[in-house]
Amino acid sequence: MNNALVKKLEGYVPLDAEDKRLLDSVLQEPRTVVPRVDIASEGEKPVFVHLILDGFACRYKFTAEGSRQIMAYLLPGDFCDLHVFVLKHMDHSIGTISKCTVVDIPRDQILKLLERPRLSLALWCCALVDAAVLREWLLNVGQRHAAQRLAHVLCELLVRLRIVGLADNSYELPLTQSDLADTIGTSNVHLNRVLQELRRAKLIAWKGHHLVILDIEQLMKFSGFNPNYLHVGKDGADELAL
Amino acid sequence: MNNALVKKLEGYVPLDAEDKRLLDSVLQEPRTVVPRVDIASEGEKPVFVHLILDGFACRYKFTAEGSRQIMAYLLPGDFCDLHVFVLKHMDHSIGTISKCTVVDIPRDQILKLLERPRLSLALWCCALVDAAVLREWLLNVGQRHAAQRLAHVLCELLVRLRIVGLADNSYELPLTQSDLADTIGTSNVHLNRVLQELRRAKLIAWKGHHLVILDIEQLMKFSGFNPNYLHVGKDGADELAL
DNA sequence: CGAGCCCTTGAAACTCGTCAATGATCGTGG
DNA sequence: CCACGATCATTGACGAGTTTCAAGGGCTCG
Repeated sequence: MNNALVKKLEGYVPLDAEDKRLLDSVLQEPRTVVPRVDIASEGEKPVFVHLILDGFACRYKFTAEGSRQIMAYLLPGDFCDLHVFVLKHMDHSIGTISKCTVVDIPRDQILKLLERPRLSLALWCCALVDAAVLREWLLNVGQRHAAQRLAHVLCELLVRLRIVGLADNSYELPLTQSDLADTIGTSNVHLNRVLQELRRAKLIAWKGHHLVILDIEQLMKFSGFNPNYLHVGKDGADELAL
Repeated sequence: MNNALVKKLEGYVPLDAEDKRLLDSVLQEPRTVVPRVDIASEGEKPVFVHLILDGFACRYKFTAEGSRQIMAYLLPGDFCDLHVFVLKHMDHSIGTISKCTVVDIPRDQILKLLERPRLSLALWCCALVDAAVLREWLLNVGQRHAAQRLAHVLCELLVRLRIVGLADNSYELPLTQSDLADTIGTSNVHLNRVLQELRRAKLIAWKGHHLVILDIEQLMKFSGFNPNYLHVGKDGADELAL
C-alpha cells in the first residue's frame, strides 16, 4: 500500500534504505473513513498530517454566504495537509468523497522526516506540485468557460489517476455533479448542461460512477489542457530538476 | 532593506545570529528592474529564486487563447518563485508592475539555507502561506460576484502592505484596471463598472495610483474577507505553531 | 502638441444562476 | 424482494451577471 507514496517520492528524489525505513515506520496504522465525512475541519488545530492510501477525498472551504469551493482532489499517495503542519489553524477542511484508507502522521514525525535531506526535498516537491496544481485551477476557473473548465478537470484527473495506476482511458469517478459544480465554480444546474454538451460532442461518457474519456486528444485541445503543470514526465520523474 | 525579509521570517520562526548572517550573505547584489518587464518566464529553466526587496510584481500565466490570469501579487519581502526551485521548468511567469528592486538567489544557495533547520522551517512557512493565499483566491474567483472579488483583493493588499509598513488606511496601487480584471477573472469593462460601484458605495476612493480605503469594516464585510488565511496575527507572529 | 494608453459609457448578445418541477437511481428497511 | 424515501440528475422558463463591440474622453509622456 505505502508503495504508492514511496513510488511518488522516488519519482521526485532517489531515496536510500534508511529514508524508506523511516517512511515505512510512519505508515503503520491506516484506518478506514466512510464517504462524505471530514478528516480535518477548518479552524481546528492541526495535530496530524493525513495521507491518503486509498480512495478519493477533497480539500474545500465555504464562503460566509455558505457556498462551497473545492480546492483540490486528493488521490492515493497524496498528503492532505502537508502545507499546514506549521500553521496554528486549518484554513480549510478535508473531506472524503468515497470510502478512504488514511494514515494520520503526527506533526513531530513529519519534522523527523524533514531532518533527512532527501526526504526533505521530496516533501518540498509534494508541496510545490500541489501549489502548481492550485495555480492551474485558478487559471481554469478565472479564464475559461464552464465547459472548458469541466473538461480540464476531467483531463487532470485522468492524468493523475494514470500515474497511480487507477485509470487507462476511463476511471471511477465517485463525484456528484454538485461536487464538480463546486470545483469549477458554477451552479449544479449549469454543470449538468455543460456535461451534456461534452457528452453530445462524444468527448466523454459518464454513467453510474464510471467515466469514459472517448476522445482524449479533443478533450485536451478543447479545454486547453497541458500536463506540464503537474511536473511529471512519462516515466513519472523526468520533469524534476533533482 | 533585507530587514523586510528577516522580519518576515522571524515572524514565523526565531532565527539565531548565524541564520541571519547566512541570509544576509544571500542578499548581496540587488538590481533594479523597470516596470512591466518579466523577471522570469514560463518554460524557462529556473536558475535563480527571486526576492522582491522593493516594488510591486505579480505571478501570471496565459491560456492557450491568450487570456491572462494573475495568480499572486508579490510585495517587498516576498519570494517570487521559492515554490519552483526544485522544478525543471517554470510553469508561469513573474513580471514587474512598478519599478522593482530584486535579488537573484542561486538555487544552491537556497539549498544551503535549507540545511539550517530554523531557516528551513521559515521557508516552509513562506511556501505554505503562499499556498494558503492561492486557495483563498480560488475561493474568491470561484464563488463570489465580481464586486466582492474586487473588494476582497483590495482588502488583502491593505493587510499585506500594512504588515510591511507600506499602508495605513490607504496605499499606492500601481495596477491598471486591466490588471485587476485579470486578477479576478472579469473583463476590464466589467471591472470598471464594479469599481464604480465600490466608489458610489463610499467604500473606496481611487485616483491616480493612490487607493484610499474609506470604510474598511464595510469593505471586509461586503467581500467576506477574513484575514485568517494570511496566517499573521496582530504582531505578525502569533498565528504560527512554531 | 500629438500619440498612446487608460478609463469610461452604452447597447446588444451571451453565459450562467435561480426557481421550480419532474424523473431516475440507490440504499435501506419492511 | 419490493416499497419507500432520499439523494441525485434533468429540464424549462426567466432573470441577473457578465462579455463583447464600439466609440468617446482623459491623462501622461515624449
